[in-house]
Amino acid sequence: MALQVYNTLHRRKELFTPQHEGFVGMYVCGPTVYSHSHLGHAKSYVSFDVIVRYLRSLGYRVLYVQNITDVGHLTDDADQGEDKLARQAGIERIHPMQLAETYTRSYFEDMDAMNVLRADIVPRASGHITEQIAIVQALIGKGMAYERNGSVYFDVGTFPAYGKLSGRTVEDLNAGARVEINEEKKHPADFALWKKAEAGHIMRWPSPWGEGFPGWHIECSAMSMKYLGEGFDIHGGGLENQFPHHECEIAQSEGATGKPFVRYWLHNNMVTVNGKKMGKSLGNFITLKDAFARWGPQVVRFFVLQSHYRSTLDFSDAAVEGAGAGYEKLANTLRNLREKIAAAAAGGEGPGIDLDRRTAEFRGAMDDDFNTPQAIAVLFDVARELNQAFASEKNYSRSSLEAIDGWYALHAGSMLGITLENAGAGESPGTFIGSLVALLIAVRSDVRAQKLWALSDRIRDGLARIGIGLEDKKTGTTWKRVS
RNA sequence: GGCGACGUACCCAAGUGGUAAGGGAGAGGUCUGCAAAACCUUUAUGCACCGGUUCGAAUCCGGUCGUCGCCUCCA
Repeated sequence: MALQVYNTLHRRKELFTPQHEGFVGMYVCGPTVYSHSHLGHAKSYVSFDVIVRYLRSLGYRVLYVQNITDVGHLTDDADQGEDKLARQAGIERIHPMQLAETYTRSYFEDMDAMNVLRADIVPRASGHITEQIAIVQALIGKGMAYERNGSVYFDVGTFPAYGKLSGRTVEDLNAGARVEINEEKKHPADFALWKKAEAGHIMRWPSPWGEGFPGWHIECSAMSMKYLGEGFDIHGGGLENQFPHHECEIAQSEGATGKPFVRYWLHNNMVTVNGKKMGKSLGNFITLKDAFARWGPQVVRFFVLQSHYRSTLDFSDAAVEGAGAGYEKLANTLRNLREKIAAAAAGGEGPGIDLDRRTAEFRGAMDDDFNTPQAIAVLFDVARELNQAFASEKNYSRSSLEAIDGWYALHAGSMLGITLENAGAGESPGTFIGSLVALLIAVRSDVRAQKLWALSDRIRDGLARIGIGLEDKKTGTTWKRVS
């Protein structure tokens, strides 16, 4: 079976074939950095992280570009709003670029914690003004854009394919227009490529049309084509960006180059709370920093991947805690596996797990438009089989157990980015904590041998209160960090 | 008003024609000094509702109800 991906452009799953054999160019709309990231951002960037990881596991050389938007997006409707960064910077009384830097760092901090691989190139919109102006000039040269009072607009009438991504027509937009009529535009659906900076606007650059700033969509066209070429394989982003953002990107990019812009458009769905979109306007968002403090970044990642990227994911404390318990189960299994490996002999038989079959199931799930919930189910299937084998008290060969360890490292670790190895694991005996706990365990073992249960439980309960959980097994007592 | 989705057990969530994955929670059991972990059993004759097509429908078609997204920055 080969990789199938759902292409929003055609509203169906399609066989994935890159433009150039063995190479994939991929661009994903990055965050606008004027506040901390929330769970919705996690859904998007974890999803695309897995897509990149899986493509690489298939042997593709992936060039992954993700921008940072630090200028140009307005708070309000298309023409009257103020720059979000500038507004927030005014509130915090700092320079907009300082604000952008602060939240760019915050963003990477959160993504790093969730094991999201950094993009290969992370271009900033403010650093690509020249490229954006060049596209606007090309469009004017072709008669597809026009200047009015220092602003430049794209003329949708010159691009008949406008609407091919979102399934809308210019007529629909005309009829349902909610934005106020902008007298400068020829048609209400025309969108700004460049905006004149009024007095007092901090973020401003010189241009052929006077001082101004770029429009809301042009940055992604400029930066994606600069690094990936005029036509590339995958463009990803949140569903809410399908229209108008991505529709406009197609219009201005294909208008300027005359070439097909993107082969596969991938859109992730959103995180909801009680069925409603998590977002700033409703005030129902939870920041990643808060979520990490409560459940840990790996649990948040696991929670996200237990739903399909094109499905909504309904958030609640109970839902995340349920995911956390499942994650803990996998982590426990891995920890037990490591303990068995340490004690295993070289020879002997294996636990009889058909890893080839499970690999095929896992691959089949991922090949079907990156079905991570099904792939995770395979992770649990292997865990159950392994635990069943361990319950029998038999000893298995080291190599057979190491093969399973390697299987998890590849499928859970490399492909899904789910780190199980260190979850809750006790420090190695050499560390300060490890030595201390080992001493307490040794003392408690003597106490237990004398059946002094009250004292024994006092040690266990006391350790539990400071985050160290003991487990008494036939082979001895082990410990792990607990919350 | 236009465009587009969704509705699967107590919760989260796969499944798009062949007889309901997985995780959590709950119940019972095994093991254990007791726990914890793990294992076993169990929990939707049923997939919003009503029709239709079919040998066969959660899956396809039509209708009804409900929820949501986009159309304004938004992952």
